[in-house]
Amino acid sequence: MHIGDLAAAAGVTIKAVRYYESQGLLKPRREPNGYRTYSAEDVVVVREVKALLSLGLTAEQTYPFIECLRAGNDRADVCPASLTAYRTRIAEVDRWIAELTELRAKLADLLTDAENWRTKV
Amino acid sequence: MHIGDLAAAAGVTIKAVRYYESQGLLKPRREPNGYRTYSAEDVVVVREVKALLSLGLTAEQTYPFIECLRAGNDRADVCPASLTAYRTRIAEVDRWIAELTELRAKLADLLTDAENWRTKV
DNA sequence: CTTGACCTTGACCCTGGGGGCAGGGTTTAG
DNA sequence: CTAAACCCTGCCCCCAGGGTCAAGGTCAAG
Repeated sequence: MHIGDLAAAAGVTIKAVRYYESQGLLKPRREPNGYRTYSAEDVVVVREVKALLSLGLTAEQTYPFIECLRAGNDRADVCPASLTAYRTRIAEVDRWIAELTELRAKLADLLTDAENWRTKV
Repeated sequence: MHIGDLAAAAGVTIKAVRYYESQGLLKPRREPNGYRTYSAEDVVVVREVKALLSLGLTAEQTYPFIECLRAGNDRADVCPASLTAYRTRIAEVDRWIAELTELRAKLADLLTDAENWRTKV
């Protein structure tokens, strides 16, 4: 299959597929005319990458999952490295939420302050 | 004062000062040799921009605050436009927190799932 | 006068995950 | 034969600057 077929089958854009390749996540063969050729397995890989990116992982962080798939597993997240990646990401998200919560409080304080200052004057 | 003095006084890098200028937040005069010259007021502006950026506003969103300062106010956030900007930003942060919370739950589910699958097999 | 230290200038490439466009080659259907 | 649909590479854009470069200005000491 060509890049357009893969993109359609996996639900991403052609641009995204080429980007994944530039990040080393795909290594398609080339036809004599230069067109990229993909296998059915690549569809699974692209779907997985898409799902992981939507969870906020970076392209680089999807590596262990793809390796897990390539190693012959049905699921990308059953390898120890994948579990570690999940836990790392959860910790990141928790830190983010904590920071944003703090930020929210700061903003609310500033707003209250500014409002009070206005009514005072 | 020159750009280095301004940067030191406001606690930012020279690079940041030039970036603020490129975003239209500063308009320094130039000496005959091309050096930028800043006033004491600019220190206040840069400090304000720095503070607002650290609250997650974009450079563009700091515009109303700077205008408020330039209009002669002691505080940048006492103008109506500033209050609106605060409220907008708070709403953004709230949306972010909600999304991240949802994401966190998804990740936790996936992790649990993957762990259970492993013990099952 | 010259050296060195320190300051400034503009200009270039980099970040992440692609979007958008240009300009061209290829393939397939009518 | 031609048009549509597909593919290729390559360049610029986002955001808030960071890093580095090559050049030139300024001021003091020697």
